[in-house]
Amino acid sequence: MTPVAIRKMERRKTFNEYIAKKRLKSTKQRDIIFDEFFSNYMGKHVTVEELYEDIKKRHPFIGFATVYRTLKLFMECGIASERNFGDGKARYEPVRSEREHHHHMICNQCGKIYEFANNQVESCLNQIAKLNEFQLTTHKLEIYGLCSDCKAAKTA
Amino acid sequence: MTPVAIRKMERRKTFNEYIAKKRLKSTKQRDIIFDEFFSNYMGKHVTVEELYEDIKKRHPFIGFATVYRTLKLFMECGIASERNFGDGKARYEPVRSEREHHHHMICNQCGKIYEFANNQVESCLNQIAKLNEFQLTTHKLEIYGLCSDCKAAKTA
DNA sequence: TATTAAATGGAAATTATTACCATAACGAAA
DNA sequence: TTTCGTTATGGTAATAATTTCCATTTAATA
Repeated sequence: MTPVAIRKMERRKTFNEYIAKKRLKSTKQRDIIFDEFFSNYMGKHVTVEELYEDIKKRHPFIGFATVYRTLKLFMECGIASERNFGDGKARYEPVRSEREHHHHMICNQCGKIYEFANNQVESCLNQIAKLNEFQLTTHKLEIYGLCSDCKAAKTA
Repeated sequence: MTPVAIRKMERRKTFNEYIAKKRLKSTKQRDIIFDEFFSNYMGKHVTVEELYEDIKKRHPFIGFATVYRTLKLFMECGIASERNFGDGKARYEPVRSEREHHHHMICNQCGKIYEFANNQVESCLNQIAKLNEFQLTTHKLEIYGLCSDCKAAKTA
């Protein structure tokens, strides 16, 4: 089994447990959305609309509102995270394991999104939280600027 | 003169220069909005609506769209920064000097916003950017969690 | 299977932000 | 200062993302 598939199973477990705990229901639609999201959008940053359009191809009966609601559900149980890169629409990403926690560099020119991870930053943040008696649950870090390609294009 | 007043003057200079460079016009409305924003919202995170409502009290002839446009102008010339704390509305904050660059901790419970600064984090980010040949212009860092007050209230 | 609570789809409502446009104000040049 | 071209303004309408509503369907439990 691939690492991606293993991760998917782990998320599925979390999701099922959340559903059970909150006395929610497991539905066909939720299964479909889960599958699409965790199969095709690992490491991506998908818009609700994009996900909806994609799902609609194979499952035309699924409603827009349901996709919204389901992504929110994924957020609540911690298997998806919401990002906001300043273009007015929320983006969602399947969370990976703690070990793979990462952040984003966004190019102001071409809009491309690069990922990076850095242990030193993470431990800094933990220290800061501790120092302020703040119980950290999540954090977001975004770097905006010019990617190497656009930088090169500019000087050329 | 207080430090706040000095800062305000510096921002004013930047703003005037930007206006001159871009052949824009200096208007009564822009003056009023500038003054309100930099006098009363230093260190705050104000919504367009809040700022508009506040200004309207003393200057009822100022329009909503103008406040929007002017804040965007402040952004363009780098004297204001936009924040997005996940409640669907953009917030604006007068930028301080580089030395005072800072980030935010947001309490998921009470919504209070705490500020912090940390040199180690900053230098980490610069290194990361350099390593990826990314030309950094800005960055945002937010910590979400439970503030000490809410944590105390929960266990009590 | 019957019952109850939750979920769904589609459309309408809401919210934040932007665009439009006729009028007003600015600023450079005469 | 007056004129003239340009930019800004205010009010409203339009747009775009997200949420709510509600009648109907579906899942879970007894």
